[in-house]
Parts: sequence; C-alpha cells; structure tokens
Amino acid sequence: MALRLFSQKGFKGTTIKDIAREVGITEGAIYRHFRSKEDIIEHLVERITGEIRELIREEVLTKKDIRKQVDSLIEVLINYAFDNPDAFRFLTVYHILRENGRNGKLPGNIIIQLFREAYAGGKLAVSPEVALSLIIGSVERLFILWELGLLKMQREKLIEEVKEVIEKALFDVSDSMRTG
Amino acid sequence: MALRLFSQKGFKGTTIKDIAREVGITEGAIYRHFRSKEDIIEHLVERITGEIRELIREEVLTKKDIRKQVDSLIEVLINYAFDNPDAFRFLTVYHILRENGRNGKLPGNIIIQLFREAYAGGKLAVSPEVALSLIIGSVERLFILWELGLLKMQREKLIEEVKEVIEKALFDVSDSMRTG
Amino acid sequence: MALRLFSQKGFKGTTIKDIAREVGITEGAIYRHFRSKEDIIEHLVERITGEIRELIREEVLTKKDIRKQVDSLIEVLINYAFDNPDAFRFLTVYHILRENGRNGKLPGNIIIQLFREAYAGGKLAVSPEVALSLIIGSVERLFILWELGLLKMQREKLIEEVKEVIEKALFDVSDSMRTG
Amino acid sequence: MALRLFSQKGFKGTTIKDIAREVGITEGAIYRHFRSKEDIIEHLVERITGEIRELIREEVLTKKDIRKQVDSLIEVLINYAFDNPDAFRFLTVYHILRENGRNGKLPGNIIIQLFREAYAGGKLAVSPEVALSLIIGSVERLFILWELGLLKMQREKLIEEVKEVIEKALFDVSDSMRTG
DNA sequence: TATGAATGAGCTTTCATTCAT
DNA sequence: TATGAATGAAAGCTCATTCAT
Repeated sequence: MALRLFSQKGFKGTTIKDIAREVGITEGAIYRHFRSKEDIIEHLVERITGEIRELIREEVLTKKDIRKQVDSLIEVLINYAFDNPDAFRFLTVYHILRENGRNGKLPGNIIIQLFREAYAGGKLAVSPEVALSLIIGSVERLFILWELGLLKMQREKLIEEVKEVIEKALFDVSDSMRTG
Repeated sequence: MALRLFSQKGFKGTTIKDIAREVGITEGAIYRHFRSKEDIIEHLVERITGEIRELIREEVLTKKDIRKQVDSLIEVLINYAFDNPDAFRFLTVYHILRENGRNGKLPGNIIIQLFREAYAGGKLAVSPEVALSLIIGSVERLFILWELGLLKMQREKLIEEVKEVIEKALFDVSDSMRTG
Repeated sequence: MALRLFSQKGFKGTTIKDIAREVGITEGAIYRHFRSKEDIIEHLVERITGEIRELIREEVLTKKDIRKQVDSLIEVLINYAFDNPDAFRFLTVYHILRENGRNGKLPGNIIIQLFREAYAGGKLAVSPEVALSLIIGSVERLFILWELGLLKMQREKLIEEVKEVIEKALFDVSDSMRTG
Repeated sequence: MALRLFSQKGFKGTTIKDIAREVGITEGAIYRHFRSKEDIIEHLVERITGEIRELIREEVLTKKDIRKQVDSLIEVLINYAFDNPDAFRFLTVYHILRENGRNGKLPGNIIIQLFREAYAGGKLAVSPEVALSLIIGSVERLFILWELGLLKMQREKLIEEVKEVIEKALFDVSDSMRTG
C-alpha cells in the first residue's frame, strides 16, 4: 500500500515508482487514476479521515453521556491504530509535515464539539483542547511505542487501562461516584 | 535555522539549497561543516536530545518524589516546546519518519526508568509506558494545536491545567489526599 | 560513441552530458540503459575485450604452429586497432589508468598461454612476457604514431614489415631457415 | 608526489586537495607556485621529458654506431621506467589522453632522427617509425606487466634479453656477423 | 487502457579557485 | 607568505510527468 511508503519514508521520500511497484502496476498507469503525486496523497487523507469520522459518528456520537463517549473514542482510536497501523501513521505524518503549506484537516474537529458542549454543561472538568490532546496524544504515543516493540501489553488490557486513566483525568471523582 | 525547514518540509523535502539560503551561506560552504545532509540531521538530533536530556537531569531527576518529578517534567516539556518550537517539532518528525531506517533514540529513555521504579514501589497507579505516553503525547498534541492557533490559553495556565489533569490520571486519590 | 570520449578525455574527464549529447539522447535516458557511469565503462570493456578475444580465438588459435600464430596475431591486432581506433585507444587507457582501483582484465591472458607452451617446447627463443610485450607494445605505439599522422605507410605494408621484424626478433635464424 | 596521483587517477581524477595533502601543504599555497592545475601538469611534463631527453643526449647520442645507440636507449628507458615508475607512467598517460586537445610532445622526437639517418645509410633494416615503436612500445608494456607483478625477471637479465631481441629485430644477421 | 522509455528540472555533492586573515 | 573557509559552477544521479506504442 502506498500508505506504508508515505508514512515511513515521507512524501518526498516516496517515489511514484515505489508506489507503482507496491501496487503492482506501472508508473504510467498511476496517472490514469490520479492527476499527480499530490493527488494521491489527498485521496488517501480523504479516505482515512473519512473512515475515522464514520467510526466516530457510529460508535462515539451515538452514546448518550460524555463518559461513555470518551470510552468509546479511546476504543475506536486504539483499535483503528492497531488494525490500520499504516493509515494511522500516515495521518500523523500528514498532520505534522507541512511540505506544501497544507493546513491539515484534523479529524478531531468533530470531537472537539463534543467536549465543548460537555465542558459548557459542567460535565467535563478539563478544558476541551486539553481533553482532546490527552486522548489523541496518548494514543499516538502508545502506538509509536507499540510499533517499536516497547509495548508488550495485550490490546484489550491496554484499552482498559487507558480508559481508566483518562477517566480519572477528565472527570471529577465525586462525579465518578455519582455515575459509577 | 535548518530545524525549521526539516521540521516543516521533512528531510527529503528540505534541500541543501534551502538550508544554505536560510543560514546565509552558499551550498558548497555547508560541506565544510558537515559531511552530508544526513550528517546535518544527526547533529541536530544530537543537540536537541542533549538539551532536553540536560534539562531533565537538572530539573526533573533532582526532585525527590514522583509527583514532583511529574510536575517538573510537564513544565520542562511544555516550556521547551513553546520556547523552541522548531526544535520540538523537528524531534517529533524525526521520531515518526523512518526514511533511512534510523532507530530514533527517544529521549524518553531516561524518564521511563523513573516511572518503572515508582510503579514497582507502588507509587504509580499506571503502567510506566502508559504514563509516559500520556505526558509526552499530550504535550505533543497541545503543541500542534498551539501552532495551529487553536489554543488560546496562556502558557502558565496551560501548564497548571495539564499538571492537574495528569496528576489525577497517574496517582490514586487517596494517595493524593495523603500528600496534599 | 562514448568510446571516443572516454579514450580521449579519460573517465573522469568524460561527463554523462558529453555522452548523452554524443549519443543523441538526454542524460536521464542513459540511466535506463546503465546503472551508473562505472557501469557504462564496464560494459564497454566487456564488449571490446570480447571482440578481440573472439578474433584471437578464430584467427590465431586455429593456426597450427607458433610462427603462423604470431603472424596472425599481428594482423588481427593491427587491423582491429586501425578499424576500431576508439575501441583500441579506450582499452589502452583503461589498462593504464587505475582511477577506481580496477584490475584491468588484460585480453593478453589468452595469448600468454600460447607463448608459454611454445617457449617450453623450445620453439620460442624469447621469454613469453617479453614476446607478448614486444608484439602488443609495438602495435600500441604504432597506433599512436598513426593517429598523430606520423605514420604514412600503407596498412598492408605496415603489417608485412611488423611481421617480418617480430619474426626475426622471436625466432632463431636457423629455425627460420628450416621452416622458411 | 603529484606524479603518482596523476598517473594513477588521471588528470581530472586527481584533485588539488589530493596533491596538497600528498605534498604536505595547503590548497591555497599551491597557487603560489603554480597558476592552475593545468600549470602543474605542464611543469611535470616539462621536467620528465627534460630528464629523459638529457639522459638520451648523454648516454645514447654519444655512442658512435647505431647498434650501441639502440642498446643504450633500451638501457636508459628500462632503467628510467623502473627507477621512476610514477614519472614514466605519468608520461604514458599524458601521451595517450587528450583531455584538453594537447599535442603531447613525444620525447621520441630526438630519437627518430637517429633512426632516420641509420635507415638512410642502410644500417637499419627497418623503417624508423617501426623501429621506434618496437623499442618504446615494448618497454612500456613490460613496465605495465612489471607493475602488475607479472614480470618476475631480474632487471639486469630483462635488459639483456630485450637488447638481444631488439637487435635481432632491427639489424640484418649478416650485418650482425660483420659487427659481432 | 496500459506500458515503460524518454524528458528535463532539480537534487546532493565535489572541486578549482579566490581571498580575508 | 601560508592558511583554509567560502564560492559557484558543474558533476552524477533521481524522479514526476509525458507520450508513442
């Protein structure tokens, strides 16, 4: 997959020939499907952010209260990352690099709204941006450690632990007692 | 600085000519100071990880208990990132991209030991890897939001909030009450 | 032909652009046929030594006695040199220069065996190495003189004269009388 | 010596820095002694052809008859080549390569006159150009074999054998009997 | 529609030469 | 006079893109 190449070698570091070989067609044929290298990248971003957005819409937004939503978000993100490592890594690289002055459409946009409402309603003890960073940042770092082979934990256990930790971080204890 | 270029455009995406122009010398002159482009990158990594490692040694490792160490670590990381945005961004890019099969020397190596000891001693309610990811990941994401202008909060306030949140996440409440 | 360039300007002195212009294609296209400049040189060496080796096998090795073989060798070498001046000159340059520490495969290897056998069998009055040097060295020098326009003689006459001279040099007179 | 570098790596293949390092001074200092790289080469050619010309004048031209002169020439050439391998090799490379369209001043110019006179006087059975090529070419080839370690013979013995062979090649037997 | 040879701009690196010290 | 950093023009090579087949 071109994803693997882009996410490991960068955008300039991946050549059309690399991609053609990986996909099993020839250089020229690629230009039947995409107008340019840049176009390939944009399509990939679109696809991946679409997938994640869809998962969030189906799994996260359907939950009723903010705690369940956070739990679900963590589960969705970790599962997506570990099931689609190249895609997840690709997205991270895309967001960090600004090779062409792109202004990365963060898929967090849908989520931030959730946190804003919860924060406004007093159901979140932490400012929305910090909450979002806590979740996404943690997952990203854990993913890197996992890829480096430094994370021996089983996935189910990992998800549980992260849920627990994030819950403690984001919500008041009293609140937790009331709900729990 | 070459840092800015590398961190924004990637390693392949940054040309020697770019760097020369930025630094104000000619292309040829660069090769009197560095043997190759790769050499430039290695020197930058060395310098930045050295700086951060030094700060951690001076500020974090000198604290007595794990809570103070975590507080200090958060402060050091956020301050370094916001004071040296290009350097911090550079390091992030370096760790994610594997253009040449490099095995990024994560500066987190010194910190993980801290968490391992605290975890073994029962002073940390969370596994070391998750604790590390929580802190570093959050800071990285907050930094990205800040760079995108999506984080209006004042730095002092941000540090306080992150400290508070991480503390809740990492340590037991009872524990917190005893110490507090 | 790239041969002409390499043989006149040396290996470092001949640029890919030079070759491309000479051959009538662009620089990039060259790399579809050869992996590197070094690769071009190796192919040329292979081709020329192959051609000469083939000629020697067909013309020289098929002769019965050593005198006829020497005559044939002189004829083959002079004809090849004068018919393929660039190739012959190229080979000479290749053998003398050691730009990359190459250990030139001298095509003389096949011939030296001939002389060794003749020498061992008492049919050659001169040590094999000297005999070989006499023939190849003379032809090389005559070729240089010819290229500089200092050799007005007709080719046929030249071949005859060289044959005569070399024969006198290599074989005993008595021997000569017996055979002649 | 710069001679070694030029003769082994070619003119373009040898850098000013190479030469500076070899000679033990700095790049800039070279330009106090020579105007350019080309200038260095010309000086070297001048020196070496001068040395050989001088040897020929002293050793060869002072002999009375053509046979003694040929013997002496062989001795001078072989001794010079084996005592100054870099210089001899340099000259060979210089004569073959035409990097800048130079028209190599062959030091053979002085000798050819000798042969012309002998040929005109009936004392030489071979045309002057062939005679010259025979001697110089043989020595050059023998030198290459020697450098490649393919010539085990002792120098004195080599000189004797070459003298003998060349004598047989260049002069009539009857003539030889008369003189010998 | 697919191929892959060719293009040509641009990249990293080298190097003869200059010049401030 | 000697040094060696800097210059800047190539050099070898790569690669996104085009196009004849």
